[in-house]
Amino acid sequence: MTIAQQLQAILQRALQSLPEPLLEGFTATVSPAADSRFGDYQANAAMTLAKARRTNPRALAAQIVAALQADAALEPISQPPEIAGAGFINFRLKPEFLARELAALDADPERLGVGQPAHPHRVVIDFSGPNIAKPMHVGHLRSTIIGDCLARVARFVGYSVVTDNHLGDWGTQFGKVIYGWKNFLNSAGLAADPLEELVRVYQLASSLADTNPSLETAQQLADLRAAAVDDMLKSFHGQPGVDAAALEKMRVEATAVITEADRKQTLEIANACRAELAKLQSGDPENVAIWQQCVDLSRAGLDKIYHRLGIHFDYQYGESFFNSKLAPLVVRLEKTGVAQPGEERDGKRPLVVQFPDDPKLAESPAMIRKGDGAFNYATTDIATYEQRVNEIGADALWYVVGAPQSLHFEQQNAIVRRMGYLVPLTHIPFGSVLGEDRKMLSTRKGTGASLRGLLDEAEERARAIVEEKNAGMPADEKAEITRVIGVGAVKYAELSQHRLTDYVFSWDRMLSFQGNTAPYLQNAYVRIRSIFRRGELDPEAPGGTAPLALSEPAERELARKLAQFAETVPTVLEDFRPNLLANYLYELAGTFHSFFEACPVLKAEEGTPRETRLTLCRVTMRTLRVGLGLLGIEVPERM
RNA sequence: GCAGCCGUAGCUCAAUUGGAUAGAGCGUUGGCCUCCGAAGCCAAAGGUUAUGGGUUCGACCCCCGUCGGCUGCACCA
Repeated sequence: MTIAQQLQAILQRALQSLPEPLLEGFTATVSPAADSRFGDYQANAAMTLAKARRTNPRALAAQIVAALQADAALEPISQPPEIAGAGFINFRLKPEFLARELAALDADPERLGVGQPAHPHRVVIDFSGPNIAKPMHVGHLRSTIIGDCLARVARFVGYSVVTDNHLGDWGTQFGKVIYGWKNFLNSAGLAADPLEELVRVYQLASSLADTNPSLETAQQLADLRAAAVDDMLKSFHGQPGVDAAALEKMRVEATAVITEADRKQTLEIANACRAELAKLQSGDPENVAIWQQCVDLSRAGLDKIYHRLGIHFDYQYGESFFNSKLAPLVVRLEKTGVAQPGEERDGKRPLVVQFPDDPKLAESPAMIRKGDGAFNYATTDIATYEQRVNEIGADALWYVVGAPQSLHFEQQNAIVRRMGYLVPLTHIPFGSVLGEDRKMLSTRKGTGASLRGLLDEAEERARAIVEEKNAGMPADEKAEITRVIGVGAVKYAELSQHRLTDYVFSWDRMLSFQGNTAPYLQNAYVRIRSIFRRGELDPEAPGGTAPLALSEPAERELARKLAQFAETVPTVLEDFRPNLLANYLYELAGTFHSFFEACPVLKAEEGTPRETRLTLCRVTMRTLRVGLGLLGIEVPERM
């Protein structure tokens, strides 16, 4: 039980012993004090209750404190509680109690006080979801890293977690992919780097076919195409191995004089892409074979990235997996009256689900079959929901998907409820990664730095620093450390901020190694490992037999911080906020660094003083390792 | 037009969901390596939390208005 929980239980008993009955459903909460001047923990119950009863909060607080002191369980934990301000009740922990808590954490190396619920729910977490044939760029990091972190935390606190990467391996873009494949494929490029080549032909076809039927003149097309090509090329600038002169040549060629004939050709290419798509959807063997090859290549490339990031999926059902389930699903929706014909256009009627009784969705029906009979992603997602609930046995579904799609998920929720399903579907939205122009990055146009380039650059910067600090290190260890630091920095940059915040992508932001960054946390860990190495002690061995005692303020602060780990971890899932854990670990590392400066460990007096400091180091080390592990970040032995 | 998200130090972000004097990093200024790793520590400066009202013991947080930014709204996923 955490310290906060222990105090809470005592407080709850005290409140129940008061003459007046408690409010319906009121549970007392005890939280860490905002400021150490006010002690270690605080309770605001007196003010909350006094407000409801219209009585004096300080007088009520005095009553509560009297009841608290009558409880023998409080005496070993805290000094007599104090009343302050408007009616705060402050607890100051006894040093002996904190020392006992520290010993308990030392004896619990795997979980460090974090409990597990008795009856775990099965939750399916949907995250990452890259589109095959589109490059994974820095914008995909958010879903991938946040989703992976939530999966780790959920598993740690006892959920039965199933991770599912809902790959975008079907849909309109394959018309362009197949057209590009048939017309522009460079076999040498395919052999050298299949994924790059696949992306190249897709983007080329996409920019050539990117036209608007209402386009009147060749000049309009020229402008449009120039903008598309510019965007595409911009994303390559500054990336390793890119020749600026070659880029300029490409730009000039692509935006050269555009004639009326070109305009006609663009329309033809767009039509040709649509034709390739239709052939794929009707099962044309050649196109299906190309599609399959693209999917295989792409998945192999993605697996490399996921391996590098240390991310694992239990399933990777792509959208194509659900193709055969869509037609029967839609028939069912139509028969049960969930879906109705929508507005007619060009003589064709789509099938939609209306939500007349929902004020938010009344104006926003969801389309589940297009006028031409094809299905769209709302349909696929319903089929996916059914599979997860009926076959995987999910009790909860978490979707880590960008905030712009919140309407889609509200519609999904409304649809499955109407179908009679009870399992909730939770959208966990996050903010957008913006380009320099403050607009969202777009994969279709190819804007935005590639994820692989980002990781390469991260490792490169880490390597430069490791070379400087640890030149003599063996090459294989150096390679491993630069990976751990580089990937860690990128992940931490994402996880340490509130997930709804939009931000402009910047190399320096993602790759800073100072201040509130992963390397700062890793450095605290490395320093502790170094202490044990210096002292020729086994950092994983159980502590000595000397009793522990916290005498220095820095020791006390660190012990207090360590005890908060178990209070922090569960809060991550309350509102899906990895940054709460990241912030905690940052504070822990800072508290440790202060302790490290103030309190020599190996040179401390033998017996209780040295044993206490070694224990603080050992528990900090494990808390950093386990905590960073929950963020999906590894720790190096040296750096 | 309807709906959603957002506006906090020069810059980038926090703030335990209504609690005490709004905190960090970067940058700026000044200290700290004969001492377990300086990717570090200690300290200073920096704020009318976009803005105007309201609710109450108490508001960055809740309610209403205004200004500004982003996003979504039927045949892309």
